[in-house]
Amino acid sequence: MLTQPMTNRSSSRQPAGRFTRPVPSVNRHTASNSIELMGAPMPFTRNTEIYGENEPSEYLYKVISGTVRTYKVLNDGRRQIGAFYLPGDIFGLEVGDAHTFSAEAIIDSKILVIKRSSVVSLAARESDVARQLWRMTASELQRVQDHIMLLIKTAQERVAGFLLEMAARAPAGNEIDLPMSRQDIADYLGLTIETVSRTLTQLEHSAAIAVPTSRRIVLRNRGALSRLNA
Amino acid sequence: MLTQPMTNRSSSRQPAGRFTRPVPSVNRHTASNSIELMGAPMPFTRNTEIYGENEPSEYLYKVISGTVRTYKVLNDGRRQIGAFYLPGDIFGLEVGDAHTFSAEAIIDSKILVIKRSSVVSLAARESDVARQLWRMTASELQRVQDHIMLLIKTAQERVAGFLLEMAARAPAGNEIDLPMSRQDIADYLGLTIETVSRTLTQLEHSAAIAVPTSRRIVLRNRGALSRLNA
DNA sequence: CGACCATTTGATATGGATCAAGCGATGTGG
DNA sequence: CCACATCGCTTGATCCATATCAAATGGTCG
Repeated sequence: MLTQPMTNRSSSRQPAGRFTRPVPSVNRHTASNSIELMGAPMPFTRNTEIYGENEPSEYLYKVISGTVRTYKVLNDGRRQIGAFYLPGDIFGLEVGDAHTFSAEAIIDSKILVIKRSSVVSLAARESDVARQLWRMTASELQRVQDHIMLLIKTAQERVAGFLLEMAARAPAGNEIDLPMSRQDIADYLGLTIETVSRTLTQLEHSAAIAVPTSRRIVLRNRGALSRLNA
Repeated sequence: MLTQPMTNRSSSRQPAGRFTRPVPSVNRHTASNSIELMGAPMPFTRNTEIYGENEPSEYLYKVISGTVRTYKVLNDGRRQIGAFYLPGDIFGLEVGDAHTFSAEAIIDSKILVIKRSSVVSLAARESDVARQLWRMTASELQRVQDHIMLLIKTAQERVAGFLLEMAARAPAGNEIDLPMSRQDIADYLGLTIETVSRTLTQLEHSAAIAVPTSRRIVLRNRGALSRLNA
């Protein structure tokens, strides 16, 4: 009755099992109302889990370097990537006490790990911290809503939208360095790797982009991409 | 190059133009920290706009009776419904100062209209109000993330998921009274009305549901629906 | 009753998935 | 330093779920 899509054929993506989670040493002596100063930096190697779905959300995280993906896997193995987090981005912030997604480092990354309870209790005293927490959740909401608008579009529109999104977040001008695989992009966009690959070559043929190497994209014609972006 | 889907063929859905927005008379004498007590109830008739995308977000709203849809329309007319709000639900709460979606009453509705600034300024003084604002935004985030997981599924799974979602929110047991049209459901699920209709008849034939009238669905076999829900 | 609108049902088309093979880069052991 | 496995990606052929186009049905309201 129901076909089993099994999006993830090469599911050798999560090699590392659970790891021992270290307790970050909070800098208590640094009297500060800035959330970022309350954490300890931690290294995560490529493809290791940072936290799992349904685990207690004791920490929130800020990317110092590297890239992180959050995702959910359905019963039958289909994986949906919720977001990519680049340096400067904060993730893993929940109001409830369990994570709703899993998180993994895509490449070797340095992550600031911040104790949730200390931020929350600080927010109870300092209204600007509370407001910042709210604002962070709201910008996450905004991002997810934009993601929904991507998911109802055609393959070309999704890929174009993805490229523009990455370009907007990346530091440089028209060069994008993709830390994630085609499979990651596909699972983010709700497509298959084949469709992502084909769409990229289409865009290349229409001179909208260039693809010097598979992990590097050059935007040649943003206007054309934006037009595709509906 | 790009096909123009134009999902909304019967786009006579937004008959009413902008309406004069009344200023709610806040009950200032009712000293209360509860957000719900700070507003004034207002009637909205079927298919009238409550607010538009990009309008300043001066108010937030709580459904007393009726149902509301929020949506976005792409350049080419494709409409995505972000959410349906039933009695008791709060919507229109933004941290930024503009609404990111439009909102319309689906049927004649009574809506509590609450001045945003008064809630926000109260939140600056009362940390539990701040926490409630945060929590509301977070539960909205949760809802949108669940919506994304729906949008990557097959038509059967989406419709089954929608029915279970509505059943969980509705008061009664296995009877669902749908206030929204097939077009609304289709635009919520990223499908066409034809596919929604066909899927409902499939589910009826497989004895998972009954459809006594087009706006009324009876869940006959939740297990079957849940299994479809992946 | 008749017009209108929402919904259902049928026939056909198509975008993207699936199945399958090839290709280049990277690494590994002999 | 070279066969050769492996992995990520691309390209090709075919299939299928859902969209599209079209018509029939049914409910609602004047």
